[in-house]
Amino acid sequence: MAETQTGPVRVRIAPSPTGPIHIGNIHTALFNWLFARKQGGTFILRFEDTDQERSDRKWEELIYKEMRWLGLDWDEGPDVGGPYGPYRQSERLELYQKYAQELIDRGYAYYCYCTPEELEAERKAAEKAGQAYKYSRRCLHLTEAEKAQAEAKLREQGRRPVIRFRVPEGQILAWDDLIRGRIETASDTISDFVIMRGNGIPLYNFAVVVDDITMKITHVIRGEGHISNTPMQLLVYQALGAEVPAIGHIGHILGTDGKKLSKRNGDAYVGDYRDRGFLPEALFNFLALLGWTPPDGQEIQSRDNIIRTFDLERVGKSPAIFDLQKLEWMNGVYIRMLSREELLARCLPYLQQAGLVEENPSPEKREWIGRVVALEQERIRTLAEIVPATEYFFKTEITYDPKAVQKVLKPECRPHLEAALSLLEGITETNWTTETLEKLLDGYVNEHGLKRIEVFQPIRVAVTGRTASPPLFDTLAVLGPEKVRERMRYALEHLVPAA
RNA sequence: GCCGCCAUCGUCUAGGGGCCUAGGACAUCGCCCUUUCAAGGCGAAAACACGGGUUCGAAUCCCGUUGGCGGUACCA
Repeated sequence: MAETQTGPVRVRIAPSPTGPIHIGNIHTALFNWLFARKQGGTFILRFEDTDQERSDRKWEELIYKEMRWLGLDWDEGPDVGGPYGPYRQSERLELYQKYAQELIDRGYAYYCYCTPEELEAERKAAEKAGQAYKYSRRCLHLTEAEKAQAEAKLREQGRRPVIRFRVPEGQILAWDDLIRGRIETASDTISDFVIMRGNGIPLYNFAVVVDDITMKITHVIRGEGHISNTPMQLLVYQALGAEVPAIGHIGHILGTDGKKLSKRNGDAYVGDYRDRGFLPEALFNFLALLGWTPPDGQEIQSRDNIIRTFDLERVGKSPAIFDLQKLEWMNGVYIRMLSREELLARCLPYLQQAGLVEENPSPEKREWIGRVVALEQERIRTLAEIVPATEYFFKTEITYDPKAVQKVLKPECRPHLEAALSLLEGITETNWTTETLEKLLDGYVNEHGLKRIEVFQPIRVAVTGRTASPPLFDTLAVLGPEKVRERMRYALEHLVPAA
């Protein structure tokens, strides 16, 4: 395998700007990017926007945004330019036309005047006969006169002929796949495929090859779905007399049902993960581990380390199911590694969007929010979880979990709550710290020979509305005397049944 | 139908003929820590799809079967 590649590595990712970028595409982009960065090569972004109906500049912008968010930067592309532009297929139309004409002139391609109806009929007939469909080639053998007549007829319908590639017979089309080894296909199984539409827009299998040749792509790394396209592309390289780049196909990423990832079986788009509070560094790490194993086997890998050790040799060939639970775990690990200031900065947008925090909090308020989120740092797995986890710090009126109230705020806790309240009322604002609080309440517990949980749990429920929270004294300390006392009074008045 | 790709614990995977009584991670379960929840520590359960070969020896090589996926477009 591995044709001796001389010169710098040039790889590309070529999404169609027809929607948000799919996780599978970003995974492929990541592997290309890693390969380029590891090899000191060039990573190119190109848009395959020949589907004029669905392509839109707004999707291009979104693709830029998602790629940047994940930290995948490109060296050449529609926005930054480069020596082999333009980087949008819609701006390269003359190029494809030129190459198509060349193929016709040299007998590698021919005009086809068949209508969709005629082709459909051929297809149906083949199916009925239990045969694999292949185009009949009736347009290949037309005389000049017949061609003129056919074209005239087509024009009447406002149509123009398409250009088909003439697939040679009896050839074995083969390449040494970078990650699967040798793959062969008989050219006889391939039908003469259309390379240009009547309107002058190229088709995928032709356009990619022209682009890859002219952009001097050295390595094509793409999803396994393209394996069956490769033989046709090989034919185009051959006809154009161009050198075939190294080609490798990585496995797809699947949803939990083993099907292509979609809204039905998980989130399919990069933006979904950002919105749900996944950190780009976590998603990057996780995605890298889908299909690739670091040599040291460690799961948590820094970006630099991944680049340094990335190797196509360690990329597997089977498809991988996207395991959200593992991503969540990994995201939790990354959240715990954040500094307090970073954590705050990352959580703030979620709190603001939820209406818990104002647009521009004062420095003092910011500092306080920092203390709030720090309490949840080792408890949340995604940034979005910070909202439900810390709600009660921000709201004036909190929601009490009925089950918690019923289970914990029983008549027998009343005396403890009352005693605790009066103790807390004796603390001055400046003395309201974790240490003081702990000393005071622990003192009460010991004095009366109680178990800590008997006193602490009722306070927790009274003050947070729930049975689970960060350590009680930290929670009380951050909550502040006012909210704590008020909620305890409220609980005593409305929630704890009389003894 | 035809062509092609893939196949190790539930999931991601290590493994490239003897080092495998098949290793790690997530998830699960148990124990410890503990004011709750987490985090952390320790431990358990859990896989080579099946059938033939090749070989002294196969998870590893070959063939077949089964299953999954992809293609079979004037989509990309």
